[in-house]
Amino acid sequence: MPEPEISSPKRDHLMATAWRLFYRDGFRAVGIDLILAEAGVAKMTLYNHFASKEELIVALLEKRDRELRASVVAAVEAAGKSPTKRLLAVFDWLEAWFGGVDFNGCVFIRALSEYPEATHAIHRTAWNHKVAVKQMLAQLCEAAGATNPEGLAETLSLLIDGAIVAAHGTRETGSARSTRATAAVLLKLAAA
Amino acid sequence: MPEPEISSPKRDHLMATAWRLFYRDGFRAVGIDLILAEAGVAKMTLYNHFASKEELIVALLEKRDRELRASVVAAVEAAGKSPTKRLLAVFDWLEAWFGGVDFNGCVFIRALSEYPEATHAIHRTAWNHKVAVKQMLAQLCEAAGATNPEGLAETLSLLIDGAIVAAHGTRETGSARSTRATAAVLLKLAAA
DNA sequence: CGCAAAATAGACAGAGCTGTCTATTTTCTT
DNA sequence: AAGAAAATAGACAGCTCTGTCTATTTTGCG
Repeated sequence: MPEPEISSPKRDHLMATAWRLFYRDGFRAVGIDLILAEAGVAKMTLYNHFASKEELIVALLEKRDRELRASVVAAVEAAGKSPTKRLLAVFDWLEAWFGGVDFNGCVFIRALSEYPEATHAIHRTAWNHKVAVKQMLAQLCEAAGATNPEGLAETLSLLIDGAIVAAHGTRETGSARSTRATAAVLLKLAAA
Repeated sequence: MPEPEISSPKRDHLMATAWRLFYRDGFRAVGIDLILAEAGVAKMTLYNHFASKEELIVALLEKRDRELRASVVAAVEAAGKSPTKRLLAVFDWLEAWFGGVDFNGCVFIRALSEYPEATHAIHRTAWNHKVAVKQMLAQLCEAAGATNPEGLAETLSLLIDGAIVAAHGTRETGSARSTRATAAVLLKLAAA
């Protein structure tokens, strides 16, 4: 019996295809028939691994959350030991993300948007990611000597989400750079 | 012959009902049949006024853009003559908006999310609103003596969009207050 | 090699979607 | 009041949606 947590080749392929199509066109815009056709997989294969389309989406968001945060952590580690450089590495990571050919906004903001109800499982899963990112930022802010790391992390979180929306609207990376500059100013103020 | 720009009672009622349902549940989640049933209007009435569901959505976004900006302008005017107070009035307006019982995120961010393709008419219409708001902010920043009003307006725009996303995720108004405080700090720095 | 158990394919059901068509009613002008 | 023009109602077409069911194939193990 395939437990949801166990990975299988078919399941992984299905999730990769679903991710690509959902991220490109949106959750409600993409039907499972299209995903199955593109993945070359049968319908019952999907429903043996996931109870519903909604559970598939939740699983995809959780996977993307893990991978995105791991990617940011790797970029921070690669930035060296300076706490300031480590925090600002997040914004360099952002700029690289915005400039990628496949960038199409933040899947979590888009999930919040498509499932706007607060109690919806997809909505809650998407917001959980934002909370986790803010906690990660708070640790970096604390290491950088901010007097109020939680407060600074909150502000940086807002800036980042705004920058993502702007990058999605303009298809340019400029918002990452201006956000980086603002973050540097705020950090200097907060550490003083 | 009813030209699209001319308002008629039926058309207005249709748009009000469509707005309520789209904003509550999302554009793709709401079918026109539901809108027509709730509005008590026939299908051809809709298609005589709008060529398609897409055009209806565009018209709704343009209407919301006009009304939202007019509302912000009114709040700014009511704030008096002090340029700083006028700029910060925008953030008080935000806090009141977030606290409203019907608040369900920013319809323009949600439209960008549901129609993620850059060339889509709905996507472009939604982004046009964000550009217009930024221009409004730039005027307020200039009046407040900012040395780089465009740059400050860009940063405040990002903060505002981030605050809206956070308010949608948490259903709390706190992001408006923290954004207001950050804006005050940045304005003081920029005017020095 | 043979058998049992899991995975799979593809048809199917029932509902919902956008947009069209025609007959009827309402409205406006003379 | 009469006739012309516009607005409307409701059925309809064709497609797509999610999720189910059953028959078949594949896989794993003794």
